[in-house]
Parts: sequence; structure tokens; C-alpha cells
Amino acid sequence: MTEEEAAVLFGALSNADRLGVIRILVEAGPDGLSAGQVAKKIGATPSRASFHLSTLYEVGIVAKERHSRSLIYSANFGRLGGLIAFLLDDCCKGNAALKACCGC
Amino acid sequence: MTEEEAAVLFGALSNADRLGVIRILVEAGPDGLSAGQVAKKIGATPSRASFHLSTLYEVGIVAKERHSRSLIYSANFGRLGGLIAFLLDDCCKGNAALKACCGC
DNA sequence: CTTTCATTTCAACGATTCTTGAAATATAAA
DNA sequence: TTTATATTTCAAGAATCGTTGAAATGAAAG
Repeated sequence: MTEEEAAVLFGALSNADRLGVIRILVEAGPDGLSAGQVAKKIGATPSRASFHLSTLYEVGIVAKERHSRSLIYSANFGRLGGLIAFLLDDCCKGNAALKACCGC
Repeated sequence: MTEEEAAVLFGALSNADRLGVIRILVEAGPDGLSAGQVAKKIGATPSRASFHLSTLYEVGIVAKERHSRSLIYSANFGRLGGLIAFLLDDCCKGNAALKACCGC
């Protein structure tokens, strides 16, 4: 992962609504949640939730699958884990002090 | 750490120049580097480097200390580790799949 | 006390992001 | 085939971000 790519991913995490989305999608597990359910849970209008879900989808942090009328979103752990690994191992060269600070 | 605070921290990481700064400051170790050295290493004008260093300093990701004419910047592992811990443990509830994906 | 060096601050500008509400699309039900 | 449901897309506007180069600040040297 390039610095540019990581920066884009961090940009996707740089919004409280989207962190809320990630939180509830992780909680929801592999079955995920519909866009509407996400909107309700984070207290956002459909359009606003859709905007944030799209942002997360475009960078690969969430997956999307149509289920009849609903679009079901779920967390992509691989992508999120890859970003953490970039920060920890590549950007910060596996620095021991850093790992100690995050319990890794 | 609140979602709002984490979002601000992720925002500070959402720029390739700033990830470059973090990389070289981690590499430089506890002694850090002057603003001028940072600027040279990332290939930026003094003013642009200063802007990015300030952004990182304001959110506590780097520390700053004057040494005669130079301002010496160094990485704050505690803050960076705290953010990773937020994502891993709080936001993602210690999810095992995620931890596996980043080697934690 | 003037000059030099290191860095920040500022103003201006363009680019990007976020929100809102209305209109469009896709799917299913009546 | 009309209607209802679920979601996205769009346009407009406000807010924030990033770059540039010039001016200001802080600290040391001559």
C-alpha cells in the first residue's frame, strides 16, 4: 500500500459518522445491515448515510450486496487490517514503543 | 477517546505528506528532526512542511521542542498507539478477524 | 544593534468535503 | 401496470483543506 492510498483510507476514517458506521457494521457481523438500518442507527437521513456508505465502499472498507430491495453493507476486515498493518509495520517500521502503546 | 476525536486524528493521517513526516520522525527516533530537516526529507517548502507539522502537532501526534534556532519535532507513540487502540478495541470491539488481518 | 538563519504566520486562491432536499433509479407488491 | 419501498444521485451552497509566496517572529552571531 502506498502512502497515497493509505492517506485516502485514513480520509475515509476521518469522520465521526463513518466511524459510527464501521462500529455498527462490525457489531452486526458478516450478515451486515441495510443502508436504511445504518441510517437509522447513526441518526442520519438516507441521503447522508448513503454518502458516507459510498465513501467507505469506494475505498474498500465496506462491502455491498443487493438483497431484493435492500443494499446490505458489511465491514471488510481485510482492508481495515491492512491499513493498520501499513501504519504499524510499514510507516512505523514495527516500532516497539508504538506497538506497546496500542497493545499489539 | 470519542469518535469525534478519533476522526480528527484520522484526518491528520489523511495526507501523504504527513504520513511521510511520521515515517521519517519514527525513523529518526526520540531525538527527532528539525522542521528544516523534515522539509528537506519530504521535499516540501518550509511553509508547506510547517503547515503539515502544525497539523500533526495540534492533534498531538508529534511533539515540538525548541533547540536554539531550530524547532525539533518528534513522534508521539502514545498518541498514535492510542488511536490504533481506539480503532481495534473500542470501535471494532476487539474483533478477532480484524486483529488477524493486521497481525495483532 | 544589525544581520543572518530557522521557522511560522498570513492572505489569497483553488480544490475538496459535507449537508440538504428534490429528483431519479431499482425492485417488489397490489 | 400502477404504486409503494429502498436507495442513490444530483445540484447548490457552506465549510474546511492545501498550496503559494511574502511578511513576521525568534534566536543567535558578528
